[in-house]
Amino acid sequence: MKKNLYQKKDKFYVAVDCIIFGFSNGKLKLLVFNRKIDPFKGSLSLIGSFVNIGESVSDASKRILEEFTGLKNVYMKELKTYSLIDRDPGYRCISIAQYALIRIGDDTKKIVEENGAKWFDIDIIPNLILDHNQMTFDALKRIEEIVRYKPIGFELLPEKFTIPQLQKLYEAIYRRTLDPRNFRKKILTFDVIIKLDEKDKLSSKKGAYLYKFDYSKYKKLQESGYNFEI
Amino acid sequence: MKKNLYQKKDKFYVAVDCIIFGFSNGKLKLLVFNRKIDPFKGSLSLIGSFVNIGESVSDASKRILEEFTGLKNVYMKELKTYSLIDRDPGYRCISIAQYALIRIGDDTKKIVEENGAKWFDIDIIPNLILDHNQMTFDALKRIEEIVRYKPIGFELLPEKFTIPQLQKLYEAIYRRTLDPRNFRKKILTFDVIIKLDEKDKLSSKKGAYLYKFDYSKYKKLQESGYNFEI
DNA sequence: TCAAAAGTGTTCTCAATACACCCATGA
DNA sequence: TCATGGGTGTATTGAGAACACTTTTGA
Repeated sequence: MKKNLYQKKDKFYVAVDCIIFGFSNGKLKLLVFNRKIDPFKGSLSLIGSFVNIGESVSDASKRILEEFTGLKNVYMKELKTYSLIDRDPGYRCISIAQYALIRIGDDTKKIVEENGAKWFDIDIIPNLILDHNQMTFDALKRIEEIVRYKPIGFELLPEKFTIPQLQKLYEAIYRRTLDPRNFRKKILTFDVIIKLDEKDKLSSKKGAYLYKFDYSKYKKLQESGYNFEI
Repeated sequence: MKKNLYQKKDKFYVAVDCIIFGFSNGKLKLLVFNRKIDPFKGSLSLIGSFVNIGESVSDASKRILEEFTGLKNVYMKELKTYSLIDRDPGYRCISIAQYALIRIGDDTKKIVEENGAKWFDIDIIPNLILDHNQMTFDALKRIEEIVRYKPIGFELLPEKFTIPQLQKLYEAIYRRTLDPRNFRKKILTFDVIIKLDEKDKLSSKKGAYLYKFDYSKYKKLQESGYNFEI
């Protein structure tokens, strides 16, 4: 590192906290763990820790998520910075919150549990340390906003899913019920899901057709955006 | 400050950089100034400096904007964090970029000039230091996105403005021309601007009616969002 | 009188909404 | 055979898009 030209300036601990959402049994879930260091050892917390000097914030969040949960290759987005001077009694510290939507597969479930993390239903989130409840609230609001103009679901649903499942995901985010005929029509007009020749019979006797996302179209839609008021 | 529980962790200089946009003569403008400290003394830069230990990031950005430009009460929003390890040769330093849209009034113009800052047309932005061109690009993209679902203009236009002026603002952001009949119709359906009994004759012989924003409706629309694809 | 910008209306298409019944099947 | 969830169609309404001419007035 070169000569320090900023010697008289203040320095900060910089943390990241990860707000990880999943979807299972028709419910949005938040990933939470038991904090293992003081202050607040033993309390419930988002997955978070400090950024090292030799890494970017986004590298740090990947490293930390993996350290705490075993989850790899999760693509997180920056939510915002939390920097109130009294936010952390441990020491003056800012946190750059990151959020992600992930698929809760069998592998994920196992990894997460082995590492002592837990999924909580988003409408019964327990008290978390510091400003972590605020972060969760802000992340949920962000997702609600984004869903209005970008498709969602690919990251949260299993590879093969049914239209009623996808509808339940939207209902969980919108927090209201949707008309199944209109929902189906709308989703299909985007031409972003592909009908498969299999049925899922877990939730009904008749069975529902499985679909998968057309990933390249999905990605394009995410970039270009659209309007999804339903 | 209490006992430091995080002693073994790394600390960072934390900066803010402000991406300030204005609108005049039918063009979007960016506020830029001549950096007065090393490294890069004398080069063009966004308005930015270091966060002090006793203030939040948003307080810091207000303070810094005022110190460098004299502008008070500018409401900035967080864009994102820039934290690549080599981004600043001065020292390891992360920057939390903030952006704002402001009205370039006579007062603003004077204050800004007295403080040595300058407005640049956004399609002829000069080379700025560090990652400041990237920040500007990202901020512009953010604004383009936001305009699609929230109203814009109140912060950028003079208190009284004409519909053709507002249209030019949208055209500057969308980077394309819009149909004047459709634009007028759409804006009026939002019921967010109020027609005044005066005309502005600066840009035509016939003169164009002046309007002002209905601020409370404007704010509500900004919160609730809508769809503005035109 | 004419150039330059402001202002206005209609048609067409398509998406959003509301709404009710039949289908397939395992228990 | 019946309860359960899956799947389908239509009519109405409103918004988006395309498009051309008249008005005003200062130079």
